[in-house]
Amino acid sequence: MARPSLVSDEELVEGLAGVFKAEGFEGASLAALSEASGLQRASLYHRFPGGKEQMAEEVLRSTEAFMQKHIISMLEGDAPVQQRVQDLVKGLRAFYDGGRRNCLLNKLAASGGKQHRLNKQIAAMMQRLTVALGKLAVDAGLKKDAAHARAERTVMLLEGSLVMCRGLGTTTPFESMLRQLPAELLGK
Amino acid sequence: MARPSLVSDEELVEGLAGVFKAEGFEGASLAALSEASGLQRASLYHRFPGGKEQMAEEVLRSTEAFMQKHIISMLEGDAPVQQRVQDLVKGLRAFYDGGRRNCLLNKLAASGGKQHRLNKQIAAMMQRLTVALGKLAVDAGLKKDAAHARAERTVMLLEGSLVMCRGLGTTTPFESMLRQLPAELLGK
DNA sequence: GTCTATAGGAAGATAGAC
DNA sequence: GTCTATCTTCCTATAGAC
Repeated sequence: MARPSLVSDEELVEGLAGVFKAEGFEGASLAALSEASGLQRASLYHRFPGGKEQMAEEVLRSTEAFMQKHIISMLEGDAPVQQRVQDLVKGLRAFYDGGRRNCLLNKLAASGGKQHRLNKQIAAMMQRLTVALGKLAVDAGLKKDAAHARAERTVMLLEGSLVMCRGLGTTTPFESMLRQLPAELLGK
Repeated sequence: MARPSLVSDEELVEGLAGVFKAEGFEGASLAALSEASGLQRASLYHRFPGGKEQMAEEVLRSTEAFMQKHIISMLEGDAPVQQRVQDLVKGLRAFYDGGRRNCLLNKLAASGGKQHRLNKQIAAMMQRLTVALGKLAVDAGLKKDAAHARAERTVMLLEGSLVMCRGLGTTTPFESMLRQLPAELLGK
């Protein structure tokens, strides 16, 4: 059952992810996806018969798995609260390359009624992250409602800081957000 | 010098703005822009010889003027601080249609080196808003540095809440953000 | 100033050889 | 499984009549 591919599934999806994050769904041309992945258009269609939409789905799925493995499970783990917050900050800084990378969820979220599948995945990921952050806040001693509010605001700050980085052309908002994150999430 | 146009400049730019906010720059097709503005493609090119990029520029310019007139000048005015914050909340709710509309700055901000002009405009608008918010925080008694930090975080929350609304398919994050805004901006 | 018609190219997607 | 070559559709942009 082995599939001796010239480009591993990991490399492939990672390349595609970079394009989707940088260009968004509409902006990600097959030419760019082909170049970034190292495969010709036709080869991409062989692996993703559903075309660009399936590519985006797989990229989301892969990102979700990464988030689950490196962020969510850590947040819901039983390490000391302070340790988990520090790991979160480190993890986010690495994942978003210090504010230089866009958030995939922002760039793939569509306004219109199209891309039902993608929107469902995106909503699920946002909710999962919020819940996990809330869990940490609860472990830090906050009441359920307050913890949820903190978690929601933390996601807002994360997404918003990345929007500001793109808009202003600097990474300072992201770093500023990371500095404030522990106090924001756990109370001040 | 009068130009008896069938579609006023205001209506025109407003129609275009709606498409750019909903679809982003790449996603905004000339067909959609034509339909939303009530003008045929060729007529759009008559008014905007620079094509789609010029349309986006004019939309940004118009939005900037609106922001200046309805938000910035109000924030920098001399009404009581509490009054200004309330006006801000009302203004934002109207402008973003309660969280149903995207932020133009987010949807038009490009990652790559393209669209120099647009990126400059976007950066200027974000900075101007941040500065005006900071002014209000200073008037509320905060020190300059603290006020700037509050202002920056307020913009993050605004942008981030809209991203969450799009991702989750609800407007609750936006409303939640508006409720917390006065305390967030002026201190708690 | 607006339109119909169309040029010219890039987009997403497929066919078939290797 | 990957490629080159191609199809079709949609896109941006222009030409020229009214």
